[in-house]
Amino acid sequence: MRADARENRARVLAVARDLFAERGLEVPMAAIARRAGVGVATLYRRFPTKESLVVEAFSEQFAVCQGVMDDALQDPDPWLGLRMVIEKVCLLQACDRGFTAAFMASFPDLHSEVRDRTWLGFVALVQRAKDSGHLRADFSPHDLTLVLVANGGLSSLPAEVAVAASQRLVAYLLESFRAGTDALPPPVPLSLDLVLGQAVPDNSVGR
Amino acid sequence: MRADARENRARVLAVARDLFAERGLEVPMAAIARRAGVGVATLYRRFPTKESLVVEAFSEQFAVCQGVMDDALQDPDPWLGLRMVIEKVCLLQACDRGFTAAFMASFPDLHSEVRDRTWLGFVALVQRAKDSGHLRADFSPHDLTLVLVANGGLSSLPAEVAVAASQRLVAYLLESFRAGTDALPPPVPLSLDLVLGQAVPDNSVGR
DNA sequence: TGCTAAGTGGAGACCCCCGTCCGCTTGAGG
DNA sequence: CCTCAAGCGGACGGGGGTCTCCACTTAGCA
Repeated sequence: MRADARENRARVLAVARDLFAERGLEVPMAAIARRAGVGVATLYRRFPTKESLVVEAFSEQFAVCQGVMDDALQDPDPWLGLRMVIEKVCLLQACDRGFTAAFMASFPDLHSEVRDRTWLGFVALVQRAKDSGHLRADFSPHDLTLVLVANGGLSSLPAEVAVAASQRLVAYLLESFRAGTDALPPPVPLSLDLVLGQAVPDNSVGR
Repeated sequence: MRADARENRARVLAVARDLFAERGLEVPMAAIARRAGVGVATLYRRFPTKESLVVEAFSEQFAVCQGVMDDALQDPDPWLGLRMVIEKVCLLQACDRGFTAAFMASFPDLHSEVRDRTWLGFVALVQRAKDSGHLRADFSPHDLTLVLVANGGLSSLPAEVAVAASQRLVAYLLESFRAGTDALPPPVPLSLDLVLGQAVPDNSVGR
């Protein structure tokens, strides 16, 4: 790959990251190209589809997520680990308008091995936190998804308040998650697979 | 207005309500027309813009909202009233994919008198609930917006789980809202006006 | 310095959506 | 039954999105 091409590719990625964070995934490819000072074709030569650009642009953030989970698993205090996972991932979500959508969009593509390993790790963390007596007994690992989806809804807020709103929401929720509170309705079996398998029927208007 | 025209209008409205609830506001006008068995022009003769159709289709739900708030204000137990407001409005949101967006879109048009009256009523309800000792002292009326926006995020879930997820989320949150729990970071001044005034800059690609 | 393959950008094909226009159809009063 | 305004539907204009094609430019090696 030629030197100038490599530089262009890097600039495109940086611009894409910025714009996705600022405006969400619906930012047009042409806008990214213009801001990066290249033509649309250059984008499409390096990233065959918009989705591939999205995945590449967010791969760093996904790695951070992975790291957060690993750290949490190694924390001797499982309750603290759990709190950290929720707080940090929600903060990532709140700071980056495109993060949730990118996460959802690329989740099926993430190597299922990685994905399953992470999920099982979280399940174990939840169990340890319950055993330690700090996490309420009827907390379900699926509640992580619940928190993520709810917190993702905040990305419709203007950036100035999104972070503060997310922090307050998470604080409220974490307080409920602590042991010693009353019983809840049964947990929702809310796997990410379910979230992703949304039917989008009958979009073919021409029939 | 001719009899057949009135019938068509009613059918369009019914179909629109169904489709908006099922798929959200981004359902095309053509799809509504097709399902209602009419042409696109018929839609636009009765409803000059898509937005006007949305507002009309959801006016019933908005009235329900208003009623919920009124009921809550008249409940002798302010904490119960507060719970009811949150639970019922969140349920409406969870059952209807288009509700949140329609609410946001039509909010500026709602006569500001109605809007202010409702808001002030809620603020009063919050104060009474605090005075009764059931609601935590650092709860902010703006937290209602926080709950609504977070709960609105759940509408990205498939319909089968959205309601259950919403109920669990609300149950968690209400538990935190009860008096006697620890202090939280300061409340977010999260008015609906702020939510609505989202900048959508630089969308004019042609420059 | 000259050659060539890699790289480039913009025009445009294709699709989807909102909203309009216009020639045809039909309800219903006389 | 006849008339005609009210009603109708589909074609179409305009705009914005993704992605492709192709004639031109340039980096970098000999």
